[in-house]
Order: sequence, then C-alpha cells, then structure tokens
Amino acid sequence: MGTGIAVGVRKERAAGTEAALKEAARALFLERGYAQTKITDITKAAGRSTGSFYEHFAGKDELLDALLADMGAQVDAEVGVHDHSRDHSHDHPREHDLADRAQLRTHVAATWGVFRDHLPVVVALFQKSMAEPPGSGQVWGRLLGDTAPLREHLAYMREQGHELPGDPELVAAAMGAMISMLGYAAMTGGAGLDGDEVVETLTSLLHRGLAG
Amino acid sequence: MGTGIAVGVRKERAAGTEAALKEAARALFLERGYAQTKITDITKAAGRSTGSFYEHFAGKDELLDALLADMGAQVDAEVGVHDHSRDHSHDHPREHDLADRAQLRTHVAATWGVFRDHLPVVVALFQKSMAEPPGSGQVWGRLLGDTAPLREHLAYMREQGHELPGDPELVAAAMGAMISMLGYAAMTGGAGLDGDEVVETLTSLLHRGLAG
DNA sequence: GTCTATATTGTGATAGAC
DNA sequence: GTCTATCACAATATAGAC
Repeated sequence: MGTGIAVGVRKERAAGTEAALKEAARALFLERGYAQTKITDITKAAGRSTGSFYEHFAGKDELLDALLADMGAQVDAEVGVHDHSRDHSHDHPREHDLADRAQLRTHVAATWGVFRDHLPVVVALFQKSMAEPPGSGQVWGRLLGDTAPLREHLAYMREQGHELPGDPELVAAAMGAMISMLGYAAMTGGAGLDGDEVVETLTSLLHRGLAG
Repeated sequence: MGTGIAVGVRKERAAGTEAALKEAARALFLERGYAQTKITDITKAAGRSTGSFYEHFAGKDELLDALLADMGAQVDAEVGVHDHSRDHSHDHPREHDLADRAQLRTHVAATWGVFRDHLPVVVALFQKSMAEPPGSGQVWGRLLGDTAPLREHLAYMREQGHELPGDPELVAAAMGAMISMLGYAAMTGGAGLDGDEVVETLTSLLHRGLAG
C-alpha cells in the first residue's frame, strides 16, 4: 500500500478526478481569483497529485476552457438550444423590441442569471481577460462580441424609425459594459444586494435611456 | 571604468532615476499590463539596475502608489484645487443637477478625460483591482467610493422630487460601471473611436435614463 | 491513471563593493 | 545611489515507479 489507497478505490477515483479538479477550481477561482489560484492549490483541494492534473489538462488555461465549455453547454440547455453548432448568431431574432420594457428586462435578467449561476467561471474569465496586455484590445473585442445581439436589436429599432442615443454598436457596448461590470462588482462584493432590485433598476435606467 | 559610466554622469543619473523608473513603468503598464510587467522589465527599460529600484520603491505596488499620487496631484491642479488635504468630499457641491444635460455631460467628460490623460496609471489600477480575490469585495467598494459624489447628486435630485430609476447608490454605481468599463475597453482597444462621440452617446443615454 | 520526487524556470529581494 | 552577483523561493512541468 505504498500509495495509501486500496486498489478497489482506484477506479472511482479515476472516474471522478477530472470532475473533482474542475469543482475544486471553481471554488478556488471564486474565493481567491484566477491568477492567485495555483495548480497545486487545485490539486490539493481536490485531493489529487500535481502529476495527475496534467493527465487531464495541459495547464490552467485549458482547465478554464473546459469550464467554459461546460458552462456554454448548460446555458444552451437552459435556453433550449438543440442545434449544438458553434454559431448561434441566427438563434436570436433581431426583431426584439428593446423599447418594450418587458423584452428589455428579459435581456438584462438573462445576463444577470448567467452571472449568478456560473459566477466562478464568469469571474475567472473576466479576471483573465482584464489581465491581458491592454494594447491587445481583447476587452473591447470581447465586449463587442458579447453585445452583438444587442447591437442587432438596436439597429433594427433604428430602422423602424426609433431614435437612439448614438451608434448601435456603441450603445450596445455601453449597455453591456454597465451590466457586466455592475454584475461583477455586485456579485463579488455587494453582500446585501437584492438581484431583482438590481435588474429592475438597470432595466428602468436603460429603458428610459433608449426611449427617445 | 568597471561600471561603464563616467563619474561625471553619475549625478544626473541619480537625479533622474526615480523619474526614469516611473516613466518606464507607465509605458510598460500600458503596453503589457500591470501583472505582466516585471520589476526587471522596468529597470531594463529605464536603463537602471535591479538593486537601484529598491532604493526608490519597496516594490511594484509602492511604485504604483507613487504614480497614483502623481496623478492625483495633477488632477487636483487641473481642476483647480488648492486645498491639498486628503478629503475632497466637500469640494463638490451636491446640488449639481444631473437632469441638466450640460452638467451631466461635464461629469461624464471629466471621467473620460482622466482616463485619456492618465491611461497607464488608470489601466494599472484597474487591472490590479480586478485581479484581487473576488470575495474581498474590493471592486464593489471602489465603485461605491468613486461614485460617491454622483450618489450625492442623485440623492439631492430625489429630494427635489425627481423620480430616479432606483436607489441613488445603485444608480450611481451603474453609471460609474458603464463609464469606467466602456472607457477601459474603448481606450485599450477601440482604435478608431472618437472620444467626443462616446461622451455624447453616454451622456444622451444616461440623461434620458435619469429623466423620468 | 495516479503517485512521489525532481528538474527547471522566473522573479522578488538582498549583500556588499564602489 | 548605483552596480553586479547571488540568494531564496514559488510555481510550472516532467520523469519514472507502481
């Protein structure tokens, strides 16, 4: 018993190692942050060895990739997507009317829900993204990508004669910046905050902002 | 000439070392980001030695502190503050009416200007803040602190009978989140963006949002 | 697949001569 | 105050036995 582990236990350990590493990573990412979480912290929390980690992931970045894939699958399932292709750009009809308070609220609440339900992964991605070389422009690119559906809605509204406070891409980016930054801040530090109240306030602020 | 430096040059080197380190740090923080910039990178760029660095700063954090102090002094000077005490909470009258588009625009433009004029320092602070342990709540705390004047304006507006989209503290945080996040994203990646256009758009969006 | 032990690397920080 | 040289340590990643 050199390893201190009975042979019979090996298989169930093997089966759960990858899951255990992921779960430990999620807990630590949320607690200490992405950069501060070392691979040895994860293996220690999961009760596995350093060497075992690299059998499942090439490194911390690849572990995060796996967590992101898990999150994406779960979000798709919740939203009811059955087309598992990578490109969802056509899933979302651009005709949604964000001047309608209820529809706008749905969009705000959806983003808020992803933050709430997948906080460790969102936090890790956010932190990693913000640590990138500023000149790379990655934050701007991600913001534009994440708000692309929003931009389409706004562009459609404008086509219908609705006056916007500015260029659809820019307005969409501003909305996304507000929701995501406030979401990050509130969920990592706004202890006594009520989620519904925040969604209501953001919805009201943006609804008035978009309504000419 | 073991050092390769003539004796007569020593003095001017000595005089400028701290400034050279600061300037090199600013350039590198903006180029590579705060965490990726190593102390040795700074000393190399400044043409100084590692040992010399610690004669001026206890570490990278303290160097950033010095840069922040420089920025604060310069901002105060631009704004015309002559009371150099630490607490500026009374400098800013809470009676500013953010329902007035011009006054709102002034506030948005002021924040935007600080980002533009002190980008390396703002970027470094932003990155460092975002890398902190999520559970520490530091981002939320900083957001509340930075938007405290805004909150006061909003509270005053509400006292005057103006209906807000939500709690003043929350609305102020949302406004701050939008401006700062969009500012960071745009200035580190929005190459072809026009600053005036962004300020105009943000002002319009928020002005409509605040106006019942 | 998992483990222990080790190699490797990069970085923060200090010592001591000048 | 500045330099060179070096220490100390943390973290990634690998080797090889089981």
